[in-house]
Amino acid sequence: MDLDLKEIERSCREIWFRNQIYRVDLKSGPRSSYYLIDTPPPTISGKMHLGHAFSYPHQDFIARYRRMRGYRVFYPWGFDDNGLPTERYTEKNLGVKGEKLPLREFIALCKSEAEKASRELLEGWRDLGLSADFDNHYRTFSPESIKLSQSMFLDLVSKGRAYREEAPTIRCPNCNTAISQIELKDQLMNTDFVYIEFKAGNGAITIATTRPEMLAACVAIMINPSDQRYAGFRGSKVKVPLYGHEVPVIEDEYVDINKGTGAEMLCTFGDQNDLLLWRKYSPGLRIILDNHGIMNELSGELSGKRIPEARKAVVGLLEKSGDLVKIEKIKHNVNTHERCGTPVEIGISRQWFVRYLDLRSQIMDFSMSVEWIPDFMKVRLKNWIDGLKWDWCISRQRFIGVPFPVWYCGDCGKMITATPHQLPVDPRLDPGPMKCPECHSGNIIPDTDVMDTWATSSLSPRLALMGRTENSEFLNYDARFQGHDIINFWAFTTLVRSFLHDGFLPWKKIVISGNVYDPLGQKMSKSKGNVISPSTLLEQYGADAVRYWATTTLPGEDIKVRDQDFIRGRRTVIKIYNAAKLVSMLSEGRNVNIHDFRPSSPVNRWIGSRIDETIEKSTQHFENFNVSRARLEIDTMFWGDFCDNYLEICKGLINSSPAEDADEIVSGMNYYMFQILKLYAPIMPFITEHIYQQSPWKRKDSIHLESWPVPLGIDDVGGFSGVIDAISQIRNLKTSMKLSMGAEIESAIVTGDSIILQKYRNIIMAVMKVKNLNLKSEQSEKES
RNA sequence: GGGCUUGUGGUCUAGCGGUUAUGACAUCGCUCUCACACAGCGAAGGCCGCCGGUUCAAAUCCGGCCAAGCCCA
Repeated sequence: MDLDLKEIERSCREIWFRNQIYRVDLKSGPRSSYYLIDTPPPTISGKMHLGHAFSYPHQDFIARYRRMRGYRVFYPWGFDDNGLPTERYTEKNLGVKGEKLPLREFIALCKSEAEKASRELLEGWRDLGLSADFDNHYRTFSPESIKLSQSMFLDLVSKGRAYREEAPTIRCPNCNTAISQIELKDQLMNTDFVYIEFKAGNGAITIATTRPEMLAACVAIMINPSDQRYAGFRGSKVKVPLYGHEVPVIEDEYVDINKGTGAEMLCTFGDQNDLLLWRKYSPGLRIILDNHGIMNELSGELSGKRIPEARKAVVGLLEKSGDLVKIEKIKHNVNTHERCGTPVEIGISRQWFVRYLDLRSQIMDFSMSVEWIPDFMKVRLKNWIDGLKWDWCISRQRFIGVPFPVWYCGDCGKMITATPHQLPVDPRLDPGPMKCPECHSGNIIPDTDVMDTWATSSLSPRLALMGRTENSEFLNYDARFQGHDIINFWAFTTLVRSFLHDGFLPWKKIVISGNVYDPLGQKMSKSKGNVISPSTLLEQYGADAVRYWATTTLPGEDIKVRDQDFIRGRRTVIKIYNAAKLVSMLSEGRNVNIHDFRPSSPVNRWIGSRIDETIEKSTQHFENFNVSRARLEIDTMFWGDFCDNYLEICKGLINSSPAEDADEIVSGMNYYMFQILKLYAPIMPFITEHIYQQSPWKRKDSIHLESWPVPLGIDDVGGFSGVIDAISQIRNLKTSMKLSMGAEIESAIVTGDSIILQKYRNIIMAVMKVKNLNLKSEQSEKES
């Protein structure tokens, strides 16, 4: 084996880099001459994992294909180094705490950590052979990105779409910040279902709750109007145990009769249901949790405790007071913060929101008008938009992120926004306005919040174009590629932003890729110990084989990591190399015509018709983003027809044919080999480039600058495929006689179309080394 | 609880109204053939999840059930 894949990959990357085959100037032609790809900027807080190694090649297949189709392909790259993930990454890496450091210093640390991490990460993506424009990559935390993000925020303010309000908000008590519905994740948890008795003048009601510590925040008891058990309590008041305040009994259809006792307490706020009912009945407000998830004075004896301790303590208190009825162990779903897994709370605080609930149906239509690949993935987004309950809370009480370019007058409350030329600005660090333009007070207070990361990454189509073009036509990309896990995050927020800012779609198509699982179909996780790193596979099988593996599923389908796919990929690489080697060997001393080749010999017409068919089908599949089907077509033709039959026949023919005929055959071998190489180039860029560079076909700096093959319009007019069948029969014969394929045999009998077989008798005999060939017609009734 | 997706030889997969049901990996035989033993040729291996319906004809269309996975409550 004389293939040094590592060296081949290195030298190819060098060629691509030197010739800058990815570079594209966005000002040199009309929009229609470009193909624009919107790519997910990975966070800097982790290594490249197999999910990346699987999904990123999907973009690259299309990018390389489109380039060969003659488009100027804009395939940008970015890193999302903004926000909470970067904070956590930096804190963990350096063993620091953001809240203990001066802000300026912490920001600087995060920036340098992000810088370091992204440099390493880039290597990984380059190793995969991605043809993105890495040199021009953007970062979501760069001054330019912050400027863009802030100016788009101000655009929302001016459109009346961003507003600041004191309202109930989802909070993460662990991260000490408000979060949005987008960042919620359901988690099934084991919980105590605590039954508590509430005394009333005419008896008692027992309620069941998973949140007994919220008792002090109870503002009502809810029952279902059709529940006869509690008919007698309608309109009455009951006394809250331990705390003694009286709360009304309220009826609502929403209450589930079959859950617990059919009666529940309404607290401000135990969960989203409480909020819903609270908004409906306004039974008053009793806030017992501060913004850090600690119980306040209103909770009496529980004051100062965190939620888990308070929950334990209150059960003890209820037991003592005799109000505890029983405790059931149940499993139920809890809303948690997807970044840290902590159950969220609902508190009241002043936050920035993007108003979009009122536009739900327009956003729905807008989102559904994108072409989804695969189509069924759009249902995910549809469900999500249907379930929207909150406007988008975009402010975070954190350190790293895009600051709000806003100040407030401490006296009259006037909001003062930054002017465009002031951006980027950090009100926390930069000097703000001297005076309130309204009341001329000098008491100016900066906004100290930062924006949600999605508030910036949702602008990816704009971020990638920064400094490249001002032409708004380019804000409508051809395709977005992303995983299905972030449909509700990134796809949704990008659509919302484009709808609000531009009113037209961010992309024509969105291509969704699936997840990667271990060979048993389980999610890979550190705790299970089944994580396989891309670098291991790249090392073991080579980049082309890893990419080949990524073509083994249809768009949107999940994939398992199975050796056989990588093995097959590597074998294909080797097979391509060997086939090209044979072609080159047989070409020696021949008069080879490659570039305006037209087949005339039967064998070349036959393979030509197969190649034509393969080009047509695989082109169609590439157009439909169905790379797996394209590859299947190419593989089937290459292994089954080109290698197993065509090359074998050519070998036999060249020596037994006159020089002129042999030249025609060899020209065909070269021409078709080159076509096959081009078909494989988007999928396996390294081996195809390697062969191209050393080949006589080379006319450009890279095979990736060659144009995509077009069919020659060849028919197998001679019916040569009948010969393939005859050869296969003789192979079977030799196998059954335990002979090698090269062995000469005295005679053989083959069945088939006698006219065809007669016509090509000599070829069959020469190729299979048969001295006497007897023909048996299978269509004995055949006249002529 | 609602929704989506998927069930085809041991494993993975193609087929999506009529095929002897693809092909790969694994297994077993034979062949070192001068491009490739990381190969070639061949063999064995399948109630196409289960039940019902439509149809002359169903792996394929429809309904139900079962199982797995994912998304949203």
